[in-house]
Amino acid sequence: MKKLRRDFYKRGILLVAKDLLGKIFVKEENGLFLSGKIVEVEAYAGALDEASHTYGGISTRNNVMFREGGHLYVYFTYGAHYCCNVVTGEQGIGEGILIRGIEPVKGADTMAMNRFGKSEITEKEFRNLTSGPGKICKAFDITKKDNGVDITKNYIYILDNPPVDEKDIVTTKRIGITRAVDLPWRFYLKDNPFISRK
DNA sequence: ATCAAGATTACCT
DNA sequence: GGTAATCTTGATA
Repeated sequence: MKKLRRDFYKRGILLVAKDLLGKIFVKEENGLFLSGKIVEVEAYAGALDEASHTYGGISTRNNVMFREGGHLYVYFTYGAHYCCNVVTGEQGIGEGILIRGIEPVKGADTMAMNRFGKSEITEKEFRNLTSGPGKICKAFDITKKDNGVDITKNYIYILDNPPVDEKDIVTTKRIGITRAVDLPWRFYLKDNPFISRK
């Protein structure tokens, strides 16, 4: 499997969002190798999308989202949680994809340490490891220090994988937002146990 | 300087 | 199913 290149991320956001399903998110640090299959995402477009952080223009918080596709935008919310996004499109557009659900592939014991402080976990805790945006960042130890990382050339990247079958992709409205709630920009893999909510 | 809101999660009944 | 926890950012003064 090869790392996804800049061209992958610089296409239209909805296309990239769907194509990210089934790909392998990876973080290598201090000899640790953590990876997981992306099973749930949401698209946040720029000027046209009231729910996006970039609606209303560039700021110190969201400036990473205005870079060209292939960067990581990490933000802190509710005083407790980090969430990570993949920036897409050309520089200056301000759009990105929130990663909401991941199925652990490698390093599940390390993720368990990061999430629960122990490497031995129950079946129930395993399904709860990375089934949500805040949980993913906790499990992968992604914080504001990772904000702005170029994911085409660094320790965080995404590996290519064969496209998933179109009929296994479920499209719904986005979750946890108060504006532009009707846009059908959430995509997830049907029947996957690591979806944040039904 | 002060304040309200938030792309969530964990724990309660 | 409801809600407290917790802090950074951006708006208003």
